[in-house]
Amino acid sequence: MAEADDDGTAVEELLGARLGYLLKHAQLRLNGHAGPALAPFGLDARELAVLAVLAAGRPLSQLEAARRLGVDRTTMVALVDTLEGKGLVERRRSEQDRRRNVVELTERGRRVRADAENAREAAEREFLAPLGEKDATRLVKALQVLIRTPDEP
Amino acid sequence: MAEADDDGTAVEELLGARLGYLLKHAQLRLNGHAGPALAPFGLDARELAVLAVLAAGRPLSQLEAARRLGVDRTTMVALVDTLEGKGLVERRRSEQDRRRNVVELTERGRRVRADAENAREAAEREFLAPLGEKDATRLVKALQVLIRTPDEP
DNA sequence: GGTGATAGTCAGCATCACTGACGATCAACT
DNA sequence: AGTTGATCGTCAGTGATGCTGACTATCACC
Repeated sequence: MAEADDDGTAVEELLGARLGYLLKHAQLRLNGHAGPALAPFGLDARELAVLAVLAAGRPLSQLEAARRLGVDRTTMVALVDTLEGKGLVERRRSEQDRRRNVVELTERGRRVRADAENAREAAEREFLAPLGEKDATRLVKALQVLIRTPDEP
Repeated sequence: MAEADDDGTAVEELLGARLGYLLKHAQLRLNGHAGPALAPFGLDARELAVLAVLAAGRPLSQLEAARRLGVDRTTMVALVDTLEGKGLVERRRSEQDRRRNVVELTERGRRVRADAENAREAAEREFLAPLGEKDATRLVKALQVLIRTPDEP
């Protein structure tokens, strides 16, 4: 990810107006902050998001968790695999519906999640710092609007 | 990419504040608009970005083009391969420096680029429409700031 | 004319997310 | 009970993406 400009302004005018470019590189930048922040916990952002979803309310099935994160159920299998391997969550068969795997945080999972969330929030604040508080809030709100807008038929 | 919420509010409160989630899904949404818009031209967004970089000024070497797009030079090889296969660009050895491949738009490449850019812009406007003009501009500006902020050592 | 850096290429690897298939299970109807 | 259709978890396979490392050809410099 070089961004080595022998001709910086041209890049800005050409690609800086491309939303795809902006979103992609904003994500890369954010990962540059969040990745190292979460590394001490042995987590990446997606795994932490799974923990967050599970910590929110009652235990969820894999499919429910997948839906809330917007990932495929086949992706969630591997995600739960690794989190289980790290001892942060536990799978068990639901007794109400034996097709489902109920996924639940372990005690250690709860602790790690709380600490890692703090680290993630700090990393995001650091990432957003150049904007100032007002613009940072506006950015988040705008993205939320874009995501929640229903797709047209 | 379901987003099927049996419990929508929880998702918003939990993940709506996660910048990574927001950026990722904003990108997915945008692709949902831009992909179909560019499909008639046989292009994807990255390929169009290459064409745009090449159309900007003098012809570039593959490495220069790669740097401006923020992609790896090995990635650019394949990118130029496919664009050349579509007859939109031409490679030739630089005579000043025979290590370099000068990449240049063909006449057809120029035409396709112009039309595809219009389609891309229309798709972006459509995607940003729910924000209103003012907020849309603010969003773009904010992303630009975040991307241009130099990394800390 | 030897040395070190650079540009393009290729093979290989890792990640990510999806499709399609399968078995187990459930719900509903008969 | 038995059948049918849907659902959930799992796995294998696929395609896209983006790297690393190695190789060749070329350049710039001394």
